[in-house]
Amino acid sequence: MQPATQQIDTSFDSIIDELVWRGLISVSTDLDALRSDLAAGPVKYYCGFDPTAGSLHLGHLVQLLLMRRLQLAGNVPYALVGGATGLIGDPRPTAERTLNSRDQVAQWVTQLQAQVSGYLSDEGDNAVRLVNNLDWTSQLSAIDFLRDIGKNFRVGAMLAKDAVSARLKSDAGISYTEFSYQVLQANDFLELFRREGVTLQSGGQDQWGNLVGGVDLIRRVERASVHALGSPLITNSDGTKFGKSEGNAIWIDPELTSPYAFYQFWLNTDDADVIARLKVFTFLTREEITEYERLVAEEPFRRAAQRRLAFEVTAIAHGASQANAVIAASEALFGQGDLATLDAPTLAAAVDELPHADVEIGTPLSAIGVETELFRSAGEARRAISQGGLYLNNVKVDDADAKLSADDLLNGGFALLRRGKKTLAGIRVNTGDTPGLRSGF
RNA sequence: GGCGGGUUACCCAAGCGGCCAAAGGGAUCUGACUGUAAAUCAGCCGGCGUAGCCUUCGCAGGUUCGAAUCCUGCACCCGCCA
Repeated sequence: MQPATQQIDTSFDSIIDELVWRGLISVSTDLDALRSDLAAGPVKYYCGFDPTAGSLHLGHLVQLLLMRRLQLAGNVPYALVGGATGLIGDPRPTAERTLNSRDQVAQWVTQLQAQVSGYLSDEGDNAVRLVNNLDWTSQLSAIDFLRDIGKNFRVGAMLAKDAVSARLKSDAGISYTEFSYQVLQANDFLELFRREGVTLQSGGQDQWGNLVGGVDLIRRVERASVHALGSPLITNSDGTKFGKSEGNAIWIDPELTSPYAFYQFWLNTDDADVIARLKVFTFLTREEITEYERLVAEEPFRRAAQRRLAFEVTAIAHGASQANAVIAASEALFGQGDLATLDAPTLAAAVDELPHADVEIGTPLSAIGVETELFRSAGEARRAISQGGLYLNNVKVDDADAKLSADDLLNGGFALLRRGKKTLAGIRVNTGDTPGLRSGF
Protein backbone atom coordinates (compact mmCIF):
# COMPACT_ATOMS: atom_id res chain seq x y z
CA MET A 1 0.00 0.00 0.00
CA GLN A 2 1.34 3.38 -1.02
CA PRO A 3 0.46 6.66 0.72
CA ALA A 4 -0.93 9.57 -1.26
CA THR A 5 1.61 11.79 -2.98
CA GLN A 6 2.28 15.00 -1.12
CA GLN A 7 0.79 17.60 -3.42
CA ILE A 8 -1.52 20.56 -3.55
CA ASP A 9 -4.97 20.08 -5.01
CA THR A 10 -4.95 21.80 -8.38
CA SER A 11 -8.72 22.10 -8.39
CA PHE A 12 -8.32 25.17 -6.19
CA ASP A 13 -7.48 28.58 -7.68
CA SER A 14 -5.19 29.49 -4.81
CA ILE A 15 -3.42 27.64 -2.04
CA ILE A 16 -5.37 29.90 0.30
CA ASP A 17 -8.63 28.52 -1.02
CA GLU A 18 -7.37 25.00 -0.36
CA LEU A 19 -6.30 25.92 3.18
CA VAL A 20 -9.70 27.44 3.85
CA TRP A 21 -11.45 24.35 2.51
CA ARG A 22 -9.30 22.12 4.71
CA GLY A 23 -10.37 24.16 7.71
CA LEU A 24 -6.84 25.29 8.40
CA ILE A 25 -7.55 29.00 8.69
CA SER A 26 -9.66 30.31 11.53
CA VAL A 27 -8.25 33.81 11.78
CA SER A 28 -6.10 35.87 9.49
CA THR A 29 -4.99 39.30 8.48
CA ASP A 30 -6.30 40.49 5.11
CA LEU A 31 -6.75 37.23 3.15
CA ASP A 32 -7.25 38.90 -0.22
CA ALA A 33 -4.02 40.80 0.17
CA LEU A 34 -2.22 37.58 1.03
CA ARG A 35 -3.85 35.82 -1.90
CA SER A 36 -2.54 38.40 -4.34
CA ASP A 37 0.94 38.36 -2.77
CA LEU A 38 1.03 34.59 -3.15
CA ALA A 39 -0.14 34.87 -6.75
CA ALA A 40 2.64 37.35 -7.50
CA GLY A 41 5.42 34.98 -6.61
CA PRO A 42 6.94 32.84 -3.85
CA VAL A 43 6.34 34.16 -0.38
CA LYS A 44 8.74 33.57 2.50
CA TYR A 45 6.88 32.43 5.59
CA TYR A 46 7.64 31.08 9.01
CA CYS A 47 6.20 29.19 11.93
CA GLY A 48 7.81 28.83 15.32
CA PHE A 49 8.08 25.80 17.59
CA ASP A 50 9.15 26.29 21.17
CA PRO A 51 11.25 23.57 22.80
CA THR A 52 9.09 22.74 25.79
CA ALA A 53 9.62 18.98 25.37
CA GLY A 54 11.88 16.63 23.52
CA SER A 55 9.34 15.93 20.81
CA LEU A 56 6.59 17.61 18.86
CA HIS A 57 3.04 16.29 19.16
CA LEU A 58 -0.05 16.23 17.00
CA GLY A 59 -0.85 19.88 17.61
CA HIS A 60 2.47 20.75 16.03
CA LEU A 61 1.82 18.35 13.19
CA VAL A 62 -1.06 20.56 12.08
CA GLN A 63 1.40 23.45 11.74
CA LEU A 64 4.00 21.32 10.00
CA LEU A 65 1.51 20.14 7.41
CA LEU A 66 0.21 23.67 6.90
CA MET A 67 3.80 24.70 6.23
CA ARG A 68 4.29 21.76 3.91
CA ARG A 69 1.24 22.71 1.84
CA LEU A 70 2.52 26.26 1.46
CA GLN A 71 5.88 24.84 0.43
CA LEU A 72 4.28 22.55 -2.15
CA ALA A 73 2.64 25.66 -3.57
CA GLY A 74 6.11 27.04 -4.24
CA ASN A 75 6.68 29.22 -1.20
CA VAL A 76 9.76 29.28 1.02
CA PRO A 77 9.43 27.91 4.55
CA TYR A 78 11.44 29.09 7.54
CA ALA A 79 11.08 26.69 10.43
CA LEU A 80 11.95 28.46 13.64
CA VAL A 81 12.80 26.50 16.74
CA GLY A 82 12.65 28.84 19.67
CA GLY A 83 15.92 28.45 21.49
CA ALA A 84 15.30 31.87 23.06
CA THR A 85 11.54 31.87 23.54
CA GLY A 86 11.81 28.35 24.96
CA LEU A 87 13.93 29.79 27.77
CA ILE A 88 11.17 32.28 28.65
CA GLY A 89 7.94 30.36 28.22
CA ASP A 90 4.74 31.22 26.44
CA PRO A 91 2.06 32.09 29.02
CA ARG A 92 -0.38 29.23 29.37
CA PRO A 93 -3.92 30.23 30.37
CA THR A 94 -3.78 28.29 33.63
CA ALA A 95 -0.46 28.61 35.35
CA GLU A 96 3.10 29.85 35.25
CA ARG A 97 5.54 27.52 33.56
CA THR A 98 8.52 26.02 35.30
CA LEU A 99 11.70 27.22 33.65
CA ASN A 100 13.81 24.52 32.03
CA SER A 101 17.59 24.60 32.23
CA ARG A 102 19.54 26.09 29.35
CA ASP A 103 21.18 22.74 28.65
CA GLN A 104 17.83 21.03 28.55
CA VAL A 105 16.36 23.59 26.17
CA ALA A 106 19.42 23.44 23.93
CA GLN A 107 19.09 19.68 23.70
CA TRP A 108 15.40 19.94 22.87
CA VAL A 109 16.15 22.50 20.17
CA THR A 110 18.42 19.97 18.46
CA GLN A 111 15.80 17.26 18.71
CA LEU A 112 12.97 19.43 17.41
CA GLN A 113 15.04 20.73 14.51
CA ALA A 114 15.67 17.14 13.46
CA GLN A 115 11.95 16.37 13.65
CA VAL A 116 10.85 19.49 11.82
CA SER A 117 13.21 18.97 8.92
CA GLY A 118 11.68 15.55 8.33
CA TYR A 119 8.36 17.10 7.34
CA LEU A 120 9.56 19.76 4.93
CA SER A 121 11.56 19.31 1.76
CA ASP A 122 15.17 20.43 1.79
CA GLU A 123 15.50 20.32 -1.98
CA GLY A 124 15.16 22.96 -4.68
CA ASP A 125 14.90 26.73 -4.56
CA ASN A 126 12.35 26.68 -1.79
CA ALA A 127 14.10 24.23 0.51
CA VAL A 128 13.29 24.64 4.18
CA ARG A 129 15.49 27.00 6.20
CA LEU A 130 16.01 26.17 9.86
CA VAL A 131 16.37 29.17 12.13
CA ASN A 132 16.76 29.69 15.86
CA ASN A 133 15.72 32.93 17.54
CA LEU A 134 18.54 32.52 20.02
CA ASP A 135 20.82 33.67 17.17
CA TRP A 136 19.50 37.23 17.34
CA THR A 137 18.29 37.30 20.91
CA SER A 138 21.22 35.97 22.92
CA GLN A 139 23.43 38.99 22.16
CA LEU A 140 20.73 41.49 22.99
CA SER A 141 21.46 43.46 26.15
CA ALA A 142 18.73 44.50 28.53
CA ILE A 143 19.32 48.13 27.57
CA ASP A 144 19.09 47.40 23.83
CA PHE A 145 16.02 45.34 24.40
CA LEU A 146 14.25 48.05 26.34
CA ARG A 147 15.36 50.97 24.15
CA ASP A 148 15.11 49.48 20.68
CA ILE A 149 12.30 47.00 21.05
CA GLY A 150 10.36 47.72 24.20
CA LYS A 151 9.63 51.30 23.19
CA ASN A 152 7.42 49.99 20.40
CA PHE A 153 5.08 48.20 22.75
CA ARG A 154 2.24 49.74 24.70
CA VAL A 155 1.46 48.04 27.98
CA GLY A 156 -2.25 48.57 27.43
CA ALA A 157 -2.13 46.51 24.27
CA MET A 158 0.02 43.87 25.93
CA LEU A 159 -2.41 43.54 28.81
CA ALA A 160 -5.30 43.15 26.42
CA LYS A 161 -3.88 39.97 24.85
CA ASP A 162 -5.99 36.98 25.78
CA ALA A 163 -3.04 35.00 27.07
CA VAL A 164 -2.14 37.77 29.49
CA SER A 165 -5.61 38.86 30.56
CA ALA A 166 -6.64 35.28 31.26
CA ARG A 167 -3.70 34.94 33.57
CA LEU A 168 -4.33 38.27 35.28
CA LYS A 169 -7.84 37.13 36.07
CA SER A 170 -6.70 33.74 37.34
CA ASP A 171 -5.30 32.90 40.75
CA ALA A 172 -1.92 32.23 39.23
CA GLY A 173 -1.18 35.77 38.09
CA ILE A 174 1.69 36.22 35.68
CA SER A 175 5.40 36.89 36.04
CA TYR A 176 7.19 39.70 34.24
CA THR A 177 9.11 36.98 32.41
CA GLU A 178 6.08 35.44 30.77
CA PHE A 179 4.48 38.83 30.28
CA SER A 180 7.46 39.72 28.09
CA TYR A 181 7.12 36.67 25.87
CA GLN A 182 4.97 38.40 23.27
CA VAL A 183 7.65 41.03 22.75
CA LEU A 184 10.24 38.39 21.91
CA GLN A 185 7.97 36.63 19.46
CA ALA A 186 6.97 39.88 17.75
CA ASN A 187 10.65 40.72 17.45
CA ASP A 188 11.31 37.34 15.79
CA PHE A 189 8.95 38.25 12.98
CA LEU A 190 10.65 41.62 12.62
CA GLU A 191 14.10 40.03 12.50
CA LEU A 192 13.05 37.50 9.88
CA PHE A 193 11.41 40.26 7.86
CA ARG A 194 14.57 42.35 7.94
CA ARG A 195 17.08 39.57 7.43
CA GLU A 196 15.23 37.33 5.03
CA GLY A 197 12.20 39.17 3.74
CA VAL A 198 9.76 36.87 5.50
CA THR A 199 6.24 38.31 5.17
CA LEU A 200 3.95 35.63 6.59
CA GLN A 201 3.73 33.91 9.93
CA SER A 202 1.46 31.00 10.66
CA GLY A 203 0.60 29.43 13.96
CA GLY A 204 -2.16 28.05 16.11
CA GLN A 205 -5.14 30.19 16.97
CA ASP A 206 -3.91 30.34 20.55
CA GLN A 207 -0.87 32.17 19.20
CA TRP A 208 -2.94 34.83 17.47
CA GLY A 209 -2.02 37.56 19.91
CA ASN A 210 1.65 36.84 19.30
CA LEU A 211 1.23 36.67 15.54
CA VAL A 212 -0.44 40.05 15.25
CA GLY A 213 2.11 41.41 17.71
CA GLY A 214 4.72 40.80 15.02
CA VAL A 215 2.54 42.23 12.26
CA ASP A 216 1.96 45.40 14.28
CA LEU A 217 5.62 45.78 15.13
CA ILE A 218 6.66 45.49 11.48
CA ARG A 219 4.04 47.99 10.44
CA ARG A 220 5.20 50.41 13.10
CA VAL A 221 8.95 50.28 12.57
CA GLU A 222 9.22 49.26 8.92
CA ARG A 223 5.99 50.73 7.58
CA ALA A 224 5.36 47.41 5.88
CA SER A 225 2.24 45.30 5.75
CA VAL A 226 2.80 41.60 6.41
CA HIS A 227 0.51 38.65 6.96
CA ALA A 228 -0.51 36.21 9.67
CA LEU A 229 -2.53 33.00 9.53
CA GLY A 230 -4.04 31.34 12.57
CA SER A 231 -5.19 27.75 12.34
CA PRO A 232 -7.98 26.48 14.55
CA LEU A 233 -7.37 24.37 17.58
CA ILE A 234 -8.37 20.88 16.56
CA THR A 235 -11.23 19.73 18.75
CA ASN A 236 -13.15 16.49 19.04
CA SER A 237 -16.86 16.60 18.41
CA ASP A 238 -17.55 14.94 21.76
CA GLY A 239 -15.81 17.74 23.60
CA THR A 240 -12.72 15.82 24.69
CA LYS A 241 -9.26 17.09 23.89
CA PHE A 242 -7.85 16.12 20.53
CA GLY A 243 -4.48 14.44 20.42
CA LYS A 244 -4.63 12.54 23.67
CA SER A 245 -4.93 8.85 24.28
CA GLU A 246 -5.73 7.77 27.83
CA GLY A 247 -4.76 11.25 28.89
CA ASN A 248 -1.31 11.06 27.31
CA ALA A 249 -0.19 13.20 24.40
CA ILE A 250 0.44 11.52 21.07
CA TRP A 251 4.03 12.33 20.14
CA ILE A 252 5.58 12.13 16.73
CA ASP A 253 8.74 10.64 18.20
CA PRO A 254 8.37 6.85 17.73
CA GLU A 255 10.24 6.29 20.99
CA LEU A 256 7.54 8.15 22.90
CA THR A 257 4.50 6.96 20.97
CA SER A 258 5.07 3.75 19.06
CA PRO A 259 3.98 3.68 15.42
CA TYR A 260 1.50 0.99 16.41
CA ALA A 261 -0.07 3.20 19.08
CA PHE A 262 0.05 6.12 16.67
CA TYR A 263 -1.83 4.15 14.03
CA GLN A 264 -4.37 2.89 16.56
CA PHE A 265 -5.00 6.44 17.73
CA TRP A 266 -6.05 7.51 14.25
CA LEU A 267 -7.96 4.32 13.55
CA ASN A 268 -10.17 5.08 16.54
CA THR A 269 -11.24 8.46 15.18
CA ASP A 270 -14.90 9.28 15.68
CA ASP A 271 -17.12 9.16 12.57
CA ALA A 272 -18.12 12.72 13.29
CA ASP A 273 -14.50 13.88 13.09
CA VAL A 274 -12.89 11.69 10.48
CA ILE A 275 -13.58 13.83 7.42
CA ALA A 276 -12.21 16.93 9.08
CA ARG A 277 -9.10 14.95 10.04
CA LEU A 278 -8.57 13.75 6.47
CA LYS A 279 -8.63 17.36 5.33
CA VAL A 280 -6.12 18.55 7.89
CA PHE A 281 -3.75 15.62 8.20
CA THR A 282 -3.59 13.99 4.75
CA PHE A 283 -2.75 14.95 1.20
CA LEU A 284 -5.85 13.31 -0.25
CA THR A 285 -7.58 15.55 -2.79
CA ARG A 286 -10.93 17.20 -2.38
CA GLU A 287 -12.39 14.63 -4.75
CA GLU A 288 -11.05 11.68 -2.73
CA ILE A 289 -12.19 13.13 0.58
CA THR A 290 -15.67 13.78 -0.82
CA GLU A 291 -15.84 10.09 -1.69
CA TYR A 292 -14.90 9.14 1.87
CA GLU A 293 -17.58 11.48 3.13
CA ARG A 294 -20.09 9.40 1.18
CA LEU A 295 -18.63 6.16 2.54
CA VAL A 296 -18.87 7.35 6.14
CA ALA A 297 -22.52 8.28 5.59
CA GLU A 298 -23.52 5.11 3.78
CA GLU A 299 -21.46 2.37 5.37
CA PRO A 300 -19.82 3.71 8.50
CA PHE A 301 -19.30 0.22 9.94
CA ARG A 302 -16.59 -0.45 7.34
CA ARG A 303 -14.62 2.50 8.67
CA ALA A 304 -12.91 3.01 5.35
CA ALA A 305 -12.18 6.65 6.14
CA GLN A 306 -10.59 5.81 9.49
CA ARG A 307 -8.42 3.13 7.90
CA ARG A 308 -7.21 5.46 5.21
CA LEU A 309 -6.63 8.29 7.66
CA ALA A 310 -4.62 6.07 10.00
CA PHE A 311 -2.49 4.74 7.18
CA GLU A 312 -1.83 8.14 5.62
CA VAL A 313 -0.86 9.93 8.81
CA THR A 314 1.28 7.04 10.03
CA ALA A 315 3.06 7.06 6.67
CA ILE A 316 3.65 10.81 6.90
CA ALA A 317 5.09 10.54 10.38
CA HIS A 318 6.89 7.20 10.27
CA GLY A 319 7.21 6.22 6.61
CA ALA A 320 5.26 3.92 4.31
CA SER A 321 6.99 0.70 5.27
CA GLN A 322 6.45 1.29 8.97
CA ALA A 323 2.80 2.12 8.28
CA ASN A 324 2.35 -1.10 6.36
CA ALA A 325 4.06 -3.13 9.10
CA VAL A 326 1.76 -1.65 11.67
CA ILE A 327 -1.30 -2.46 9.58
CA ALA A 328 -0.15 -6.07 9.24
CA ALA A 329 0.31 -6.30 12.99
CA SER A 330 -3.10 -4.75 13.65
CA GLU A 331 -4.80 -7.16 11.28
CA ALA A 332 -3.11 -10.13 12.89
CA LEU A 333 -4.07 -9.00 16.37
CA PHE A 334 -7.61 -7.83 15.65
CA GLY A 335 -8.43 -10.27 12.87
CA GLN A 336 -11.22 -12.77 13.11
CA GLY A 337 -8.90 -15.76 12.83
CA ASP A 338 -7.80 -17.92 15.71
CA LEU A 339 -4.60 -16.64 17.23
CA ALA A 340 -3.31 -20.23 17.34
CA THR A 341 -3.26 -20.30 13.55
CA LEU A 342 -0.86 -17.36 13.30
CA ASP A 343 2.67 -18.36 12.39
CA ALA A 344 5.63 -17.46 14.57
CA PRO A 345 7.12 -14.73 12.33
CA THR A 346 3.79 -12.90 12.09
CA LEU A 347 3.33 -13.11 15.83
CA ALA A 348 6.88 -12.01 16.47
CA ALA A 349 6.40 -8.95 14.27
CA ALA A 350 3.09 -8.11 15.92
CA VAL A 351 4.42 -8.51 19.45
CA ASP A 352 7.34 -6.34 18.49
CA GLU A 353 4.95 -3.46 17.80
CA LEU A 354 3.34 -3.78 21.22
CA PRO A 355 4.58 -3.07 24.68
CA HIS A 356 5.88 -6.46 25.69
CA ALA A 357 7.62 -8.39 28.42
CA ASP A 358 9.93 -11.36 28.54
CA VAL A 359 8.72 -13.63 31.30
CA GLU A 360 8.86 -17.18 32.54
CA ILE A 361 6.15 -19.79 32.80
CA GLY A 362 4.33 -19.42 36.08
CA THR A 363 4.39 -15.63 36.27
CA PRO A 364 1.03 -14.24 37.48
CA LEU A 365 -0.87 -12.55 34.66
CA SER A 366 -1.52 -9.55 36.86
CA ALA A 367 2.23 -9.05 37.25
CA ILE A 368 2.75 -9.28 33.50
CA GLY A 369 0.00 -6.71 33.07
CA VAL A 370 1.80 -4.32 35.37
CA GLU A 371 5.17 -4.90 33.72
CA THR A 372 3.75 -4.17 30.27
CA GLU A 373 1.98 -1.08 31.65
CA LEU A 374 -1.43 -2.44 30.85
CA PHE A 375 -2.14 -1.62 34.49
CA ARG A 376 -0.63 0.86 36.89
CA SER A 377 -0.68 -1.45 39.87
CA ALA A 378 -1.46 -5.00 40.86
CA GLY A 379 -4.62 -3.72 42.51
CA GLU A 380 -5.81 -2.20 39.27
CA ALA A 381 -5.07 -5.50 37.54
CA ARG A 382 -7.11 -7.46 40.08
CA ARG A 383 -9.94 -4.96 39.75
CA ALA A 384 -9.94 -5.26 35.97
CA ILE A 385 -9.95 -9.06 36.14
CA SER A 386 -12.85 -9.07 38.57
CA GLN A 387 -14.72 -6.78 36.16
CA GLY A 388 -14.00 -9.15 33.31
CA GLY A 389 -11.58 -6.82 31.61
CA LEU A 390 -8.52 -9.01 31.03
CA TYR A 391 -8.02 -11.50 28.24
CA LEU A 392 -5.22 -13.96 27.56
CA ASN A 393 -5.08 -14.91 23.88
CA ASN A 394 -8.59 -13.53 23.44
CA VAL A 395 -9.99 -15.67 26.25
CA LYS A 396 -11.37 -13.91 29.28
CA VAL A 397 -9.37 -14.41 32.47
CA ASP A 398 -11.61 -15.22 35.46
CA ASP A 399 -9.07 -15.79 38.18
CA ALA A 400 -7.20 -12.82 39.59
CA ASP A 401 -4.38 -15.14 40.62
CA ALA A 402 -4.07 -16.85 37.23
CA LYS A 403 -0.55 -17.61 36.13
CA LEU A 404 0.96 -18.06 32.70
CA SER A 405 1.18 -21.76 31.84
CA ALA A 406 3.00 -23.56 29.06
CA ASP A 407 -0.35 -24.41 27.47
CA ASP A 408 -1.02 -20.73 26.92
CA LEU A 409 1.83 -20.28 24.50
CA LEU A 410 1.14 -19.69 20.84
CA ASN A 411 3.54 -20.41 18.02
CA GLY A 412 7.06 -19.24 18.72
CA GLY A 413 6.54 -18.99 22.48
CA PHE A 414 4.33 -15.91 22.41
CA ALA A 415 1.12 -15.00 24.18
CA LEU A 416 -1.12 -11.96 24.02
CA LEU A 417 -2.58 -10.13 26.95
CA ARG A 418 -5.44 -7.73 26.32
CA ARG A 419 -7.02 -5.15 28.60
CA GLY A 420 -10.54 -4.29 27.64
CA LYS A 421 -11.39 -4.29 23.99
CA LYS A 422 -8.29 -2.96 22.38
CA THR A 423 -5.31 -2.44 24.60
CA LEU A 424 -2.80 -5.18 23.93
CA ALA A 425 0.52 -6.32 25.27
CA GLY A 426 2.81 -9.07 24.07
CA ILE A 427 4.32 -11.81 26.16
CA ARG A 428 7.50 -13.60 25.15
CA VAL A 429 8.70 -16.66 26.94
CA ASN A 430 12.26 -17.82 26.74
CA THR A 431 11.66 -21.39 25.69
CA GLY A 432 14.64 -22.72 27.56
CA ASP A 433 17.17 -23.04 24.77
CA THR A 434 19.56 -20.90 26.71
CA PRO A 435 21.34 -22.42 29.68
CA GLY A 436 19.25 -21.96 32.78
CA LEU A 437 22.18 -20.73 34.77
CA ARG A 438 21.67 -17.56 36.70
CA SER A 439 25.28 -16.84 37.21
CA GLY A 440 25.71 -13.84 39.40
CA PHE A 441 26.50 -11.31 36.74
C1' G B 1 6.58 46.93 54.49
C1' G B 2 1.17 46.33 56.44
C1' C B 3 -3.56 43.72 56.24
C1' G B 4 -6.62 39.88 54.39
C1' G B 5 -7.42 35.26 51.58
C1' G B 6 -5.38 30.67 49.84
C1' U B 7 -2.29 25.67 49.21
C1' U B 8 -6.97 18.71 49.66
C1' A B 9 -6.15 12.64 45.40
C1' C B 10 -5.05 13.23 37.52
C1' C B 11 -8.08 18.28 37.22
C1' C B 12 -11.93 21.34 39.60
C1' A B 13 -13.83 21.35 44.45
C1' A B 14 -16.30 20.07 49.59
C1' G B 15 -14.64 18.96 54.41
C1' C B 16 -12.98 22.57 59.45
C1' G B 17 -11.22 17.31 66.17
C1' G B 18 -13.31 10.93 65.83
C1' C B 19 -18.74 8.36 61.53
C1' C B 20 -12.23 10.74 56.45
C1' A B 21 -8.75 7.08 52.00
C1' A B 22 -11.52 11.92 52.56
C1' A B 23 -18.58 14.56 49.58
C1' G B 24 -19.65 16.24 44.56
C1' G B 25 -18.29 17.09 39.39
C1' G B 26 -14.97 16.16 35.30
C1' A B 27 -11.27 13.00 33.01
C1' U B 28 -9.28 8.06 32.69
C1' C B 29 -10.46 2.81 33.15
C1' U B 30 -13.88 -1.81 32.92
C1' G B 31 -18.64 -4.10 31.53
C1' A B 32 -23.35 -4.16 28.48
C1' C B 33 -24.76 -2.43 23.45
C1' U B 34 -21.58 -1.91 18.79
C1' G B 35 -18.32 -1.00 13.76
C1' U B 36 -11.23 -1.64 17.51
C1' A B 37 -17.05 4.44 16.52
C1' A B 38 -20.50 7.84 19.14
C1' A B 39 -24.44 8.22 22.53
C1' U B 40 -26.61 5.68 26.71
C1' C B 41 -26.73 2.67 31.15
C1' A B 42 -23.86 0.16 35.08
C1' G B 43 -19.38 -0.48 37.86
C1' C B 44 -14.53 1.01 39.32
C1' C B 45 -11.62 5.12 40.43
C1' G B 46 -4.22 5.90 46.75
C1' G B 47 -1.13 1.12 47.73
C1' C B 48 -0.93 -4.01 49.41
C1' G B 49 -4.44 -7.23 50.03
C1' U B 50 -10.01 -12.25 52.21
C1' A B 51 -10.90 -9.63 57.02
C1' G B 52 -7.25 -6.10 57.77
C1' C B 53 -3.08 -3.20 57.22
C1' C B 54 0.08 0.79 55.01
C1' U B 55 1.06 5.86 52.90
C1' U B 56 -1.73 10.55 51.74
C1' C B 57 -4.99 16.53 52.54
C1' G B 58 1.91 22.66 50.75
C1' C B 59 6.63 21.58 54.27
C1' A B 60 8.45 20.94 59.42
C1' G B 61 7.30 20.67 64.39
C1' G B 62 3.54 20.67 68.47
C1' U B 63 -1.34 19.98 71.35
C1' U B 64 -4.69 15.65 71.93
C1' C B 65 -6.60 8.98 73.55
C1' G B 66 -7.44 10.78 68.40
C1' A B 67 -5.78 16.13 63.44
C1' A B 68 -7.06 17.26 56.47
C1' U B 69 -9.49 19.76 60.57
C1' C B 70 -6.48 23.23 66.51
C1' C B 71 -1.40 25.80 67.62
C1' U B 72 3.78 27.47 66.02
C1' G B 73 7.36 28.20 62.29
C1' C B 74 8.63 27.97 57.04
C1' A B 75 7.72 28.01 51.65
C1' C B 76 4.80 29.38 47.62
C1' C B 77 0.33 31.79 45.38
C1' C B 78 -3.67 35.70 45.13
C1' G B 79 -5.83 40.46 46.49
C1' C B 80 -5.97 45.30 48.84
C1' C B 81 -3.12 49.23 51.01
C1' A B 82 1.85 51.63 51.30
